[in-house]
Amino acid sequence: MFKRPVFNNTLLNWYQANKRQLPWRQTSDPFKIWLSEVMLQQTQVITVIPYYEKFITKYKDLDALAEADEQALLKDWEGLGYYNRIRNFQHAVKEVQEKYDSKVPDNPDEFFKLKGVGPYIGGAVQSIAFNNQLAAVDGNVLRVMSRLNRDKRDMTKASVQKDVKKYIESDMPLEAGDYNQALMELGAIICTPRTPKCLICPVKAHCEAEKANEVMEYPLKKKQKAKQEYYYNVFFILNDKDEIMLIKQEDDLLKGMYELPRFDVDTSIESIEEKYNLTLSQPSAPIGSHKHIFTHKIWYMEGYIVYTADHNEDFIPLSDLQNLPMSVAMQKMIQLIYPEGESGL
DNA sequence: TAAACGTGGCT
DNA sequence: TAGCCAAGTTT
Repeated sequence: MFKRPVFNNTLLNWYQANKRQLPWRQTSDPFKIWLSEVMLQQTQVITVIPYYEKFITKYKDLDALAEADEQALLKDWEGLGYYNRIRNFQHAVKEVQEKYDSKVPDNPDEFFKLKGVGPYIGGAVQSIAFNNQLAAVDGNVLRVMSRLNRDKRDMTKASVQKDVKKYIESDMPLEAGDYNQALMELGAIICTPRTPKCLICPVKAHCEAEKANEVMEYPLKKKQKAKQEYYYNVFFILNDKDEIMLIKQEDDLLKGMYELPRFDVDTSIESIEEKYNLTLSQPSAPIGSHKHIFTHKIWYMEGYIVYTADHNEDFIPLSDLQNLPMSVAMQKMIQLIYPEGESGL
């Protein structure tokens, strides 16, 4: 094991001299810090920055976000992915508004009970916003710690992550928030997954993997499962009032987002007419296709145009298309017939 | 415990 | 370029 007190001081000094000026480091507002942590979940810093700026401009405080329209939030979150994050965040923020007088709890036990607050976000917010002595163990920290200690355990297991958290908290510097960010920053800037910059690493003297010339062997990684593939026909169902049929997704995947009617490739037009009580023209020839890759599945979509004389609440004016939250998968399909911004005509 | 959950950057 | 990975949480 490496010498913690010396390591901690070295790391903190390096952080103070080298930290990036990120937008959420310019505030001490617990609400904004919390928001940034929710956005940063499984999402790169460079991707988060514009979303963070948009949200703190539009939703200036916790009450503003608590009282926002959910669909408007989803629209603003559009493209960031993992859409349950913003739904859970609003749920949590509403609870803070009602139970804690709109003040983010500085009591970890209360904060950890809120929706969407897990071991990482709980530790991050409590340490950064309130200087509570808790660790924030993310992918960066797990990689750094596995290399420092030549730790061969499976870092994807919750039990191991819990152990690493306990280990860090066993010798936590007083500046808990800075220390957590220093550990993460080291992982993001120096101790990177593929091309770690060991030559300029401030703590290489403490690194067991570096001493053994085995840095690239950590963390241990296991082969990931193959993604399941799905084949869909996607329909642009248009009526004579310049309206298009859209479905609000209620399944877990992309819940709350709107999508074009999407069916397994072997679904007949007749069964679609029956399901939605519509009279449809024969589909056009395929107008294009798109392959969309999710974390755990792949969609192969082929687009068709279909006409109808019917109108109902599932049809929305084409001019409203750009106002509804839509997944990137569907945006790519819509671009097949309305290339680059022409969808809002 | 392990699978589900989005999207884009990077090599 | 195909695949890994990103300031993880929920069920």
